[in-house]
Amino acid sequence: MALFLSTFVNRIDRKGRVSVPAPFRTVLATQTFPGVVAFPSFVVAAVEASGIDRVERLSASIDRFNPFGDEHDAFAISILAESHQLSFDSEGRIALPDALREHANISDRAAFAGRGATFQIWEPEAFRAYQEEARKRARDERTSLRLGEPAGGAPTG
Amino acid sequence: MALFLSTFVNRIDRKGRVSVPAPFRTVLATQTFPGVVAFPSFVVAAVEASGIDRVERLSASIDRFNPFGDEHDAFAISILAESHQLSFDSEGRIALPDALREHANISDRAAFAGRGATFQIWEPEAFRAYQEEARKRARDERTSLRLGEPAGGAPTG
DNA sequence: TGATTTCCCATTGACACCCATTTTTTCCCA
DNA sequence: TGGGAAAAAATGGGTGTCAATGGGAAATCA
Repeated sequence: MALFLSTFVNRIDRKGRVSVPAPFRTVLATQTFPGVVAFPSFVVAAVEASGIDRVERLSASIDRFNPFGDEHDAFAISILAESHQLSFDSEGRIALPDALREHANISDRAAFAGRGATFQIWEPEAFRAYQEEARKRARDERTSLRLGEPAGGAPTG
Repeated sequence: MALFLSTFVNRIDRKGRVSVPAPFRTVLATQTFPGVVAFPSFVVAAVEASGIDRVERLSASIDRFNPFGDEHDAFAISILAESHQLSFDSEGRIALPDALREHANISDRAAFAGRGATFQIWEPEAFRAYQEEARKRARDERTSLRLGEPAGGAPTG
């Protein structure tokens, strides 16, 4: 299972193009659509992104039955409605639509932040601040984190 | 299960490369990604490191399609976004990114300290001081140390 | 036709790969 | 048990390749 890890800051050119970090492209290379699916985050000023497969699973789960309850269903619908399918150009870049750029206050630089199965796109300074905050919380709550399987124990922060 | 044991100090060359100690490489050889995953520790001036498998377990425990922050959000950001995937070159070296070197105040030498299922990377002098301290604490608190299961979980120090 | 997107090519800088050398460890045998 | 050869590990450096970036020309759309 390939993961989106680490954070990369790339430049946006005057045509609105950004290179998706090469390691992220490698993860996305296994997918059926050569590109990124992105939608505005509901809670933070950032863009949520993943490969098409994940969105297809979400969509399928809405069609079959509703395992989440109405409120989650509403979320799922809005995700699909607000999602943009951004395909790679021959250099591995995508063009960020204005709607997404505005939501995340992105002007000429974008931070791609890995989240495991998904990633986020931030205005770099905003991400730095958010990360700072998350770091503090992680420090305070570190004892509550448990690994799933063998030889457990908290990550020895 | 192979463990990361003992401490090794290696030199960092002008390109920022360090040899990962051979015994550690042996442990990592079983993993799906040939290299090290590393992120800044929450609490000390050191780099936390392990193989990709451990991070995959962590990611799986965080991952639900939850576009909203939950209690794991801080960990997702702090660990997954700050993790660096450092692959071995043909000599078994990794390149330590500036962000990690600065966090641990590492200049030209790095101490690889085994921690069982994970290891840490320190500035050698800082590690010596920390170790001294840990030794004292271990002596004072030795009566409270318990082993988990027979053949089972490591004591989470 | 004007505006926008897609394709292609050029430049740059970082890094992965390759090879050489030094240092350390292992192992064999006198 | 000491010396020394052989193997393994660590270290240093050159260079080719690829990622990121920028811009022009062709193609598409409204």
